[in-house]
Amino acid sequence: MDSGRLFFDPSCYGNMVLIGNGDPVFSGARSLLNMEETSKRRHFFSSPNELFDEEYYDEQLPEKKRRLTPEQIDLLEKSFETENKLGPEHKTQLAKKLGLQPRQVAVWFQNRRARWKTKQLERDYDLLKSSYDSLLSDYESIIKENQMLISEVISLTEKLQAKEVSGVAVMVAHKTDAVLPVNEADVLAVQVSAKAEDHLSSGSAGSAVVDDGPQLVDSGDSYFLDSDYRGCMSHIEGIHLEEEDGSDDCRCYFPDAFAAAEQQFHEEEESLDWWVWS
DNA sequence: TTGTGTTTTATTGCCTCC
DNA sequence: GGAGGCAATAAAACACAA
Repeated sequence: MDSGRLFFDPSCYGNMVLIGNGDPVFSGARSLLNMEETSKRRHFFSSPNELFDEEYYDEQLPEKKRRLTPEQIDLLEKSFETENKLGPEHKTQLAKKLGLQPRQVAVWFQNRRARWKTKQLERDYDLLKSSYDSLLSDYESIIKENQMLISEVISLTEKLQAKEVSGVAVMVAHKTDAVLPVNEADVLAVQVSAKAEDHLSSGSAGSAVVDDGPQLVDSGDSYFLDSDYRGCMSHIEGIHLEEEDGSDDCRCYFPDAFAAAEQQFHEEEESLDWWVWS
């Protein structure tokens, strides 16, 4: 950009004027209060050559950028609140009121819109950030809850296995009497299933975990939760204990563990049936 | 006082709309 | 093609710490 043109571009500053003492017309309330001084004004630069004219500098320093007065800014702000874009008439009217060039008013509005846009972006960012923080917090609590539930499943499964071992012992002891220890195992399986279903279907946090997890992932509000969620699940210890398919897709959290446990019961039931009836 | 960062005023060039 | 808007930028004015 050729900034040297800044103060003597006739297209922009042909009407830029100075009052007798060198103050610019837009330099303050004076321009609003003493409009009659217009007669003392003269063009800022009549030609670019004046910029290099030493005599000119001696008697007239080049005009400097001046800030608008609080009064001018106040009126401009009020106008901006009403409408953030200026029609030609409104611009001229406002310029007269303020003692400014219409171009200055237009520039002020343009810059004001740019500032507003920046602020708006900041507000949007803050909003998104707080939303993200809230989601992250929810996500972390869900993960904790999930880990707790998985621990519970593992503990119950271990108890079940212990029961099963003692059941087999009983069965061996009563083999000749054809006692059917499979019933005991079934009862235990039903108890475990009932407990699991209780977690899943009751209004407890447990159901929220199972129901809300995938929603969080699929919500579309976050691009990263899906992979993170799976990644987290894959790191939960013990999750593969009951897996029989050897899969490692990290999707098999505790419902799969129950399924595996139940499958184990059924397999053992079959073997016991075979053992009993043979 | 001075160096430095921020804000404000203004220009330039490009784009869109009528 | 002219008017007006916007993004990028320059530069003056201002704020403030050292």
